[in-house]
Amino acid sequence: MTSTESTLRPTRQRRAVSTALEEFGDFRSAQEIHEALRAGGDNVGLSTVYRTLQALADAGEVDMIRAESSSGVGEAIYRRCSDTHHHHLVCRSCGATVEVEGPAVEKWTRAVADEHGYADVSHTLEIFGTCSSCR
Amino acid sequence: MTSTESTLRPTRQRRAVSTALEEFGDFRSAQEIHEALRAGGDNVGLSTVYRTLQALADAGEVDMIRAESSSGVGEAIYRRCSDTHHHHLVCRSCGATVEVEGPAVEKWTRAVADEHGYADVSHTLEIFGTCSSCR
DNA sequence: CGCTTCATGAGAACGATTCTCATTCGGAAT
DNA sequence: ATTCCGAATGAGAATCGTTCTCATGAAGCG
Repeated sequence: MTSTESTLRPTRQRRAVSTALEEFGDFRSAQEIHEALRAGGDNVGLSTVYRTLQALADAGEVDMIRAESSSGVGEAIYRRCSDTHHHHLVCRSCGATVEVEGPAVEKWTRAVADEHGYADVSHTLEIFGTCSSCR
Repeated sequence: MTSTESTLRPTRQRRAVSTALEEFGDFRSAQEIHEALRAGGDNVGLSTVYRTLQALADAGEVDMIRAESSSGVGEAIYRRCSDTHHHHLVCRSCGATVEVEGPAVEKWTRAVADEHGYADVSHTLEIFGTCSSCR
């Protein structure tokens, strides 16, 4: 069913975005990435950054979560990370991120969904806290 | 502990929003609520609906989650629900929602956060699936 | 080498949410 | 009850992130 790779062309801009993601280690918004690219000399259009980010997210190469934010619409933030399923522990002050795995949680969600007759289960789980440095 | 009520005045509009939330049983967006109110004769400004919804969310009287996907920015949807901490199992096709509790998850998130030195922990967890009727 | 297709980018469009500010309302004091 | 003050309201403007449009540019293929 998933013929998802379709027609992806390896262009200079796509590489730039991918590289930028690698240099930042943590979650960044599309606009931050755009700015960083500009600052670095790579002139990439904002639209292209968004498109590339989505493509990467679709391809499973980056994780995309919605920042909690205090004001305004929750903005999407992206991060390149391992391809195994996992969740994130994010410092709500400095943004430091830790990848965590929770087999127990995976099992639990599936069990709960099953119990209620829900199939094809997926879930989102993000943990927010204040890291030791920010205390 | 929460002296959160501080200066909340029980106005006609606030009651209207609160009532509307009760009549809908499931998750609704601010704009849907606004429309429903209008249709029902209660003329309430959109701004007020948003403000009230936020206030209620702050007070813990309603749950607020970000609808996923479709197109565009994830919009916030609200639902009146029990005051105990819980999560939601949502059918991604028909929207049917089940409240679920997971003491194990609560404990796990706290443990993980603790282990990494994160304090003041909170988390978001939503489960999406396809309910039996929609299969 | 020329053609077809996909990618790009500048800015407009969009939709959800928040802000502004003049007006109204609630309720405690008088 | 009447007055008064701060909180609440509402209409529309403003904001902000994201997507769309469309003309131009580059990639890959034969």
